[in-house]
Amino acid sequence: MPPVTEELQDDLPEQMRIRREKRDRLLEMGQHPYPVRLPLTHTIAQIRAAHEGLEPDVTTGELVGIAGRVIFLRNTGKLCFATLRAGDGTEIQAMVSLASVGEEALEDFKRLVDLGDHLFVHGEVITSRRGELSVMADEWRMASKSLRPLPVAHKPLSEETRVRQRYVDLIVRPEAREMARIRVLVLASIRRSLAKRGYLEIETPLLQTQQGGATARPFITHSHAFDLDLYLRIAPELFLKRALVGGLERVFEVNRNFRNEGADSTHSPEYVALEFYAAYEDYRDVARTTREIIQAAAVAATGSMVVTHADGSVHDLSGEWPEIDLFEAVSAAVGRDITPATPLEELDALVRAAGIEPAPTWIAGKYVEELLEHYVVPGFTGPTFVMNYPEDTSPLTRQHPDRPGVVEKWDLYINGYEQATGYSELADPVIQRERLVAQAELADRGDDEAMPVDEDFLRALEIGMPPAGGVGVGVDRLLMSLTGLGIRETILFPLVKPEARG
RNA sequence: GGGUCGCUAGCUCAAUGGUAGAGCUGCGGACUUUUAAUCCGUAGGUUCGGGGUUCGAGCCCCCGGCGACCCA
Repeated sequence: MPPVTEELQDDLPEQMRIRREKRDRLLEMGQHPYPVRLPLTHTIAQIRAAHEGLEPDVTTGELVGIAGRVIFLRNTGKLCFATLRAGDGTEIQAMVSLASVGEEALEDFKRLVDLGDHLFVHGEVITSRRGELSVMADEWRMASKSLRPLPVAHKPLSEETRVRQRYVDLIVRPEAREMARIRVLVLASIRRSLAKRGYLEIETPLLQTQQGGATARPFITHSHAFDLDLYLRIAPELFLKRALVGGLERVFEVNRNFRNEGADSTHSPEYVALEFYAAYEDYRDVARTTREIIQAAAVAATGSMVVTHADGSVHDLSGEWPEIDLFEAVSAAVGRDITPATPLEELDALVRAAGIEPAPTWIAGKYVEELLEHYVVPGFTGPTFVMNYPEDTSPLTRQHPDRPGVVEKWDLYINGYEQATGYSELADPVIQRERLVAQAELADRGDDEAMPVDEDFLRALEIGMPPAGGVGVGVDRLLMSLTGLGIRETILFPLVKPEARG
């Protein structure tokens, strides 16, 4: 709780105190600083659209009532200019002159209106002598008085302030507003792409009675009504597969996953994941679909499959994407043949030689994946599918038909990080049970990411799941791939630790 | 989890261990066509918190908080 003294006017910084006094003054004048309703007749966008290309210094005779946030303010004695911006980013200039509103209203305007206020203006649509489309006010009213000064518009906000006070970031930085819109375009594009292919969007539980569908540490919460610990889901996979069993043969879900792990520029504890599953398809079929979804999203968000990042670099997502074989690539990188049968001691030595300290819970497949990340991934120049993963780290995946210890799984890398993963789904309930039991043994040995045996999921598989391919795509990471920004820029309100109070 | 760097006015940043400053913002004044308006004047500080060293700490040391980057 903030100390009570912060609410006392004497302790407020000067600029905040002055704005509060202006709020009080408005009330004294009988003008509400936060009116419920205003006589709006048009949006700023409507006025701009109707009067595009007007000559300088003309009047239209059209009377309008508009509102927007004051983002620039220029007072020149008997004529004041305020640039108003609406929520859609459109802007228009309001002019308040001695001749049009009279001395009292002009003086009040100069005395009471600040940068950041929401302002209502009624008047005639005109253009200024310099050609700026404007509303010449015959009346102005406060629409909402801003009590805190906005940051200076011409200096970039510190990264921490941008994240902590996104509402301010959105006001002063066009790129922040743009990201909010790009996210919507990408999500709409994903849904269009899948709907077009006959996929049904379904919603599965975020609160689960046991974790599953991925290997990660979960957040745990508690239901008082059921007196039961619940897990915020780490993945929707096991429920989407239940839907496949039930005969919903093409399903997808776009929703939040929660992972109780660290946060950095590519990881967020809560993130949006797309998962989709198609009966009678395999991992290669869904890889193609994944590429097409991402390419369509790139076009929807940026207009092109060749995207330009914030740092100016250009990334081509068009065409087919190369596939490399995981074990072949790692073998080539370390200069000796690596297979699922390579002894753990040998892998351990290779990993240590790469300067990586293995964790005690690591199994053979984990070592191979670490070698991939260390030696192979940094060499990728564009989107790349890494094919055919170790079986022991992929407990939900169908085995490769003629390569023991290998499963039909791929990871898609874009810009050096994992963007999506897909596989031919394991449908055999007997093998699935063996894999989950092995996972449970890992959990018993102290691996808090390993998944437990989900008996209801196994019962569903025993009913019979059609052959299927499935994919998970990190949506926040997709936005990163399209814009080159960090994950905290793609998420509107990322988790931040509370600010210290001195 | 480890290391490095940072935290100073509303915002962005300065300041050999020796009187805490600038720009923008704000406030007062001038200006009826401005576009980050301009001009004149002026105010604004718990230097993230706590402890220590010192005649003297924004600066040095210790503990803690928050953040960024790198590593695991």
